[in-house]
Amino acid sequence: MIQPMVSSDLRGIIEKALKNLAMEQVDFAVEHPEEMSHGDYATNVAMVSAKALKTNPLELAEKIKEELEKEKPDFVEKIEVAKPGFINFTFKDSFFAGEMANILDKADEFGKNEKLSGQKTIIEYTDPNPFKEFHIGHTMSNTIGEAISRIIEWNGAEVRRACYQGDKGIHVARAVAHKIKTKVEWRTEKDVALSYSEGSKLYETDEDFKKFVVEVNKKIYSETDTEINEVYMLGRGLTLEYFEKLYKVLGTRFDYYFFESTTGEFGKALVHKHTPGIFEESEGAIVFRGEKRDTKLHTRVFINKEGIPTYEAKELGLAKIKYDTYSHDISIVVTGNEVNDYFKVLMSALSEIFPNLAKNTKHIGHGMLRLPTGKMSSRTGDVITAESLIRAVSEKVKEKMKKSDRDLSSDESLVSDIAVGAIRYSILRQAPGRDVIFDFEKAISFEGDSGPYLQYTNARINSLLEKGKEMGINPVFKKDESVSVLEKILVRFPEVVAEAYENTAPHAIVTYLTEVAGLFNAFYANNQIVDLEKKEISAHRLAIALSTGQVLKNGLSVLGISSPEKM
RNA sequence: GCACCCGUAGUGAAAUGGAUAUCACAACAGUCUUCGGAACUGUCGUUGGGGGUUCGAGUCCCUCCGGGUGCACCA
Repeated sequence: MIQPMVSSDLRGIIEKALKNLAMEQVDFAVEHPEEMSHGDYATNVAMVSAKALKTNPLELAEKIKEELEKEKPDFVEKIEVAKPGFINFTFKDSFFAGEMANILDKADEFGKNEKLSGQKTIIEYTDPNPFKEFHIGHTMSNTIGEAISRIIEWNGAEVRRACYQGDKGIHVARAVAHKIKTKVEWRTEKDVALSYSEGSKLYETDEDFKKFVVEVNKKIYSETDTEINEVYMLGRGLTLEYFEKLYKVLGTRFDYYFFESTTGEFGKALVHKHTPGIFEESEGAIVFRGEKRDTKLHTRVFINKEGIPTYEAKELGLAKIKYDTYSHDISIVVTGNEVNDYFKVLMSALSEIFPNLAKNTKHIGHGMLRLPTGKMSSRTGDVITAESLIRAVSEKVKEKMKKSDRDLSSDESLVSDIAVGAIRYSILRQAPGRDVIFDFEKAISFEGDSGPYLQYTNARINSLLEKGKEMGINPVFKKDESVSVLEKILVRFPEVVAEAYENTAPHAIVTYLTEVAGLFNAFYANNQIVDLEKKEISAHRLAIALSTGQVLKNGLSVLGISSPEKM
């Protein structure tokens, strides 16, 4: 018996009971009671039905309970009615024993389901722009996008990861123009990003420079100027290469890269094809009148008066190019929530050109990573780069490691894995739509609620298992041992994976894993796990430890966080 | 001004309309001759204000207050 089936089993017998009682089917919930002593599952079906029938919910609950008793599944120990009208189900310990064994059977596969089997999803996230810094905002998009990708995979779908990069546009022209005007050398991606920020400042203060940038921008598109082409290719190459290095460190990889230089031309042609019609000319530009479709929408420019496609037109082209590249069922786009409104306009335009694509496209706007001092801006150079953040957290990790008996601080990739785990955790611990106030001190603290706390718990479990091995005690469940809260929670992992998909909620997994780690650490503090005097019970406790480690590892893996053996 | 999002202990967060609102940090008080103290136990303290819907509201509706974001050629 696999967990996610349990709630649907219960749902089934409840529906049948309603039918037998000649009651109407209603929309009821099957959930875990907050207070575990109430039972393992509960349903509010009596309260929902009582509303429609205008009867006493408690009496109705009793009636439904009697009906349920007639077809009580064998894993159910008892069914009870509580206060306002809940019906609580308590399962037999043997059920949990079976589920615990299942964790060890499934091992690395434990938690996966086939709900989305056969479905193809393409997901776009991160989207850093060449010529600019890869800052902590991109880290946020990458972390959330990667976690969602994995959640979808764990729910059975095939996933292709896409990264969309603005390799052309006014931002690029600023950097290129700056290099040409000042003749600075570009050796690394940092020199390029510096040109971008310096060029942006000039762009705002110097009229002549601004005109030059517009010129350069046109030539980047037309590819007619040799010097500009060379500078452009150099900057593009340096930044893209650097991004690849970062993806390795972050533990992410992409199947497809899309560039504005290709989507722009394609999108521009699409817009022209539907002008007039879907689009219209206005003040020399080609625009989409969102407000004519829906009062919540507004007008947006798709092709500017220079004849250059804006982000809107590019994104339109991108939607089609994605489908031509990988014929998906679902397309997900992860971006900052500052573009939420603009994305609605874009979807409205897309729905008129490619209705099917629009229907299957989902936009996830994640919150902003903001500094206590205010908004970051790469135009003013006021940014925290991903690299500097990882470096700072790594330093902190090393300090901590040096205080330990087993000083592993010389293992650079281990240090990096822990640092990245800490960063990813701090992003994923809250609902994706909300802003993360980036408090540096908090982000590099590993106490309590943190990635390293989970990794540490797992590393500690590994040590226990090793010790057990040395002592010749294998992890084996003891029959008829009473079931602990920890075990009951461990067994729920597959439900959490399913829930994380349904609600687009990576944080549901984070919250769950933190609860698991807390329960295990309490268990660890209160029990001698490996005890030569009591081999049978030691074997049982080791089996619980092994299961806990498995769930932690699988959960961290879904989140894109590694689980080091030692740390 | 219009639109969208948000407001939960001192701080950062969690909670498909359900039972006694959960977790961490901070503060305070403890635990350890044991397997990894990045640990464990305890105390303190919370739904912005006002109406409404509901058997039941942090969650839904109205309103006020406060904050964020977007609103024509940036992405």
